[in-house]
Amino acid sequence: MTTRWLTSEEQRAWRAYIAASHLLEDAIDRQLQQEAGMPHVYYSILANLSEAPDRRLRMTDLAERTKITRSRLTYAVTRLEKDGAVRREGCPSDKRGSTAVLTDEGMTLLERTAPGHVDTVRAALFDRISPEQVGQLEEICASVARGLEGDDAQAPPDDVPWRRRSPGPCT
Amino acid sequence: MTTRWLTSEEQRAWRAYIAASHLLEDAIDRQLQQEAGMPHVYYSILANLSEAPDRRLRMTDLAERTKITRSRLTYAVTRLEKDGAVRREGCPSDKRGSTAVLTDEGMTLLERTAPGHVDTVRAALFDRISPEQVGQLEEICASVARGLEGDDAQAPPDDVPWRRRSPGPCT
DNA sequence: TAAGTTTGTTTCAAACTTGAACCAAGTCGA
DNA sequence: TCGACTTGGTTCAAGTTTGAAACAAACTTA
Repeated sequence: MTTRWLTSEEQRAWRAYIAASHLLEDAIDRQLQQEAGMPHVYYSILANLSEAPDRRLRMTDLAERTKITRSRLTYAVTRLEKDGAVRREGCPSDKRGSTAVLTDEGMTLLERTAPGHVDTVRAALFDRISPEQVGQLEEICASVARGLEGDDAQAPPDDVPWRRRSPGPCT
Repeated sequence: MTTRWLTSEEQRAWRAYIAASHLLEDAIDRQLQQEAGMPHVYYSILANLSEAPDRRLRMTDLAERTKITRSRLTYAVTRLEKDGAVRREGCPSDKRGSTAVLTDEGMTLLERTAPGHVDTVRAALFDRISPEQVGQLEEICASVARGLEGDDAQAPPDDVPWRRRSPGPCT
């Protein structure tokens, strides 16, 4: 099959997307690095923990929610543990497992830095788009995420019947 | 001023966006790493060069188009130069400057790997959204990019009159 | 129940990114 | 035309990410 190249509308959209996502991530990373001393992903880890029951989550679970690899998470949690924001605990039911727990200190850090973070996200994104666009963005991203979620391959071959989906939100 | 937290629509959109952008970048990076032996940003560098007149661009110019820092670009170009995909040339008019040039080898690599890349982008994004959504995505991203473009601070203080903008597309 | 497989997590080396510091080479005003 | 500032790029150390390999604890099954 010969390649279906992008139409010029698609090209424009793709380029705009690449630019926007780079600029946005950079802006957020810079802001959080300054105010919280950590990059966005690390902040997201804390945020996810703060919303979990008992502020604790199994490593793999946390990796799935934050959409990062397990090894990246291991590194991040080790660092956050040094900072005192997170604590690791063994899992009694499954001795292989380990659980990340948000400490009080971590919670405090989160509460202290959340306003600045939200301001940044607002200034960069939500203050620049209309309420309809918020909905549109969600729909688009949800479709994309649904398609890629738990996908091992990028282009599911036609001979594979179907793949698992996972429900629920993320950070 | 007390923080304006995200509404629940905004939260949903934001989470969906974070998830989608991580998954998408990962998928593309994996695909390109396999087929082209380089991450997405490096591919973008080559792609940008290929479209430039005479396939050459000043470093700073290239950094601006790809939305990456100068030091990151320096590193990347050094690597791509080792691979033989790019060549550096001094700039006659401005002796400080250096110019990155896409080699024939680099162009070949690009041509060879472009189809697979486009397929991935299609499978992950464009095949999952409607033509209207393509337009919506572009609008949204363009707004965000416009807001962040060449912004040194994330939240321009009110006492600063205005900031420069730059026109044109990117990759 | 030993052997083989899967699952949860960490480890390690190599590659990449960051930001600050640095070095020219241009520019500008007195 | 000197000195101060800006601009274009690179360098360096510290931090982060990647993917493959290693481990160990569950499972599965003959």
